[in-house]
Amino acid sequence: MSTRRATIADVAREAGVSPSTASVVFSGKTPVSDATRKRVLAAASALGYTGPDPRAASLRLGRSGIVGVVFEEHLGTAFLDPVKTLMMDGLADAVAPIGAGLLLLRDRDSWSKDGAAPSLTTAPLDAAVLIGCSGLLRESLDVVRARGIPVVVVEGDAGEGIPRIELDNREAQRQAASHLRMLGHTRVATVTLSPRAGAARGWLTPDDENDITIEVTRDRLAGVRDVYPDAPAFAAAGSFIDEGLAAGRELFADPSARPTAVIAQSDLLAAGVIRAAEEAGLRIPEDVSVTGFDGIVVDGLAPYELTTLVQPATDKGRAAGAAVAAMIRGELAASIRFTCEFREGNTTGPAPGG
Amino acid sequence: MSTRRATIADVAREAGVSPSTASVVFSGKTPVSDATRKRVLAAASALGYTGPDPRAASLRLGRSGIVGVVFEEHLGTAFLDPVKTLMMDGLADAVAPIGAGLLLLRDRDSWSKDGAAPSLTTAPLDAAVLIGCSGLLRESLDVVRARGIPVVVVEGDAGEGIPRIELDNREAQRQAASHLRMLGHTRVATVTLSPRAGAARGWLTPDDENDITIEVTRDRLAGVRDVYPDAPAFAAAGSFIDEGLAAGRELFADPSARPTAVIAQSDLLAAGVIRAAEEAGLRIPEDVSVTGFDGIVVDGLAPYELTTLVQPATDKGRAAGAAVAAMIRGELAASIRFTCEFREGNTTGPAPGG
DNA sequence: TTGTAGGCGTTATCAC
DNA sequence: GTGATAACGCCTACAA
Repeated sequence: MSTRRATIADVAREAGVSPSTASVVFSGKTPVSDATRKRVLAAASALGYTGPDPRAASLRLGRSGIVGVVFEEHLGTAFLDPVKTLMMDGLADAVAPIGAGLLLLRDRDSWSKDGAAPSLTTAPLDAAVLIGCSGLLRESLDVVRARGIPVVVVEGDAGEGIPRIELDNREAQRQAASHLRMLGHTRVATVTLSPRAGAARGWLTPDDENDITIEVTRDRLAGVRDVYPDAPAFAAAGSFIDEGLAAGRELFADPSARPTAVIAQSDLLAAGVIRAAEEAGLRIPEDVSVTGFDGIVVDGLAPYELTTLVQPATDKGRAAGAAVAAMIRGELAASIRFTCEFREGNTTGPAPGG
Repeated sequence: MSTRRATIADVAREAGVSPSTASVVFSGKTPVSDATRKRVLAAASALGYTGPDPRAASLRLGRSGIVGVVFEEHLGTAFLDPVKTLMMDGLADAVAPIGAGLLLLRDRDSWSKDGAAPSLTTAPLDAAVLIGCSGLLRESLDVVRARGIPVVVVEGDAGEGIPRIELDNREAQRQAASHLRMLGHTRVATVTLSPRAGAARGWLTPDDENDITIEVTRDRLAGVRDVYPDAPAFAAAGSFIDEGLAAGRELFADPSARPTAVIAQSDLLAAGVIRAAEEAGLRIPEDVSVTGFDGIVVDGLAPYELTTLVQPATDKGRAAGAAVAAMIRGELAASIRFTCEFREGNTTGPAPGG
């Protein structure tokens, strides 16, 4: 049957009231007599009316209840990262009270020429959260701002007047380095996250270091440099255990130049480095100390407990959500800088022979 | 400045054309003279008009370009599972061509009484994809159907006339079991996924087995039972390496009753079982064979390559997306049953002493 | 190729 | 407590 779905007008007619009254029964904005309400509800269920059409409501109200979350990678890749995953949780929590849901948007191919792409340009968004730090971010930002949509940036360079949610990456990483120095380590190496989008795995030359476009990587490395200006740095191609493993193999390849401590820029990388150390017959922490970053639970790493910097990933998401919620209400939101907490585990110890 | 945003009417006026002409310039549905187009575009950029308001367009067109994806857990938990993550990727791919994006929806607390929840009831959805297998699914299903929204169910019991995307879980798992039998194993144990929402870890009694509400768990167990009717079964509380580790410890606790092969219902569980075996000083596959399920890349499991059933996770997502797309176009979509592929790795071998 | 007119389904406002 | 009215911003027959 191609009989069109019932509208609130149909319900009103059936119930013998005006459309506005019927509307009010559903929105609850204005008191309605019990008798009327009952009649309207009865009519609604008789006609199979399940509530106002969200599309029409959103046009009328000027709000869709949808917050866009923009990733710069394939969704699958994004969610491989436990930190992002936790952030999403916080974000979902924080926007729930304002009745909003999260719309997943990909950065790349937002400009596919056939215009079919579901994108920042065409989605009915109340606000947007941009995650990451690439150059594409800039572009996305322009689109959103042109549309006049409130936007918050997490871990990226936002520019004038856009609330950011960030971390004290440099200071935090410096703590880990200081910890190692206090333990007497002098031969220290660091394993960094990707220095720039699409970069391959490999040693970082000083020149490379001046050319790091990903903020997180740059800041954490700076924290290491504050304490160990000359520590060799090896860049991984992503935050995975297997990347850490590959990096660790490089680090431990030459027994004579072997570091006694490794500062990894993420817990997953650290887990890989630990595996590489085991492979090389090194004991943790007797022969090699390893620190991570993030404070996530690395599935399968037991019995080790990483010495790491615990970042408030969920809170970051929640803050982003709260900022977005505030902006939707017309208030202005401030940038927030979160602090990591140093947590000592059993993967760091005194420098051997120290 | 509270000056209202420019509309297409403003642009038309500014360009000295009619609204419909301006509209056509943006939609491209009808040829427009170059001169006119240029004038309209100029007017648009002069007024800061960035294109049709998606809210209004969606009311008019009856489509919002949004597909809801309903999870029954916290988003963070959902994305911890690589299989779900891959599915999301496939889903995103498949709905992109119809210009749709994915709206994340949580099943729980969709009924919070303050009506603020962003939910199946209030989101402007063109279609919905339900994932999982809980009782809540039933409820969600009713909501969606009442709204007359096309819906597809992945790995769950849908009921009359709703397209499902499923796997040949039982047959596939039976293959793994047969493989082990062919290798001469007789003392076999299995580690299952959660038998029911919220269940704790522990041995499954025959009674328990009759009371498994989660379909995947039940079907895969049935596959084992087809070959090993009496193999002891231990239920994990989720698909994590650490759960597999805990299960493995139970399995290997008593040296006299130790199995020579373990059939795990997921790769992550299998990885944990392998760790437990290593802990117990057992060699893989010389002392113990282990099989997994899913065929994902387990980060950090190298050098082992699991003997496992490879499920087409991305394709599942793509199929769900395609089904949804078809239904949106008004066609009807059929249920699809995917087949897993048995892949032999280096974690299974002949029964010791066999 | 361009313009005119009507309506998509709702809800805020303001009278009654 | 209830009802009439007027947008919200856009799209698409259809007519010119």
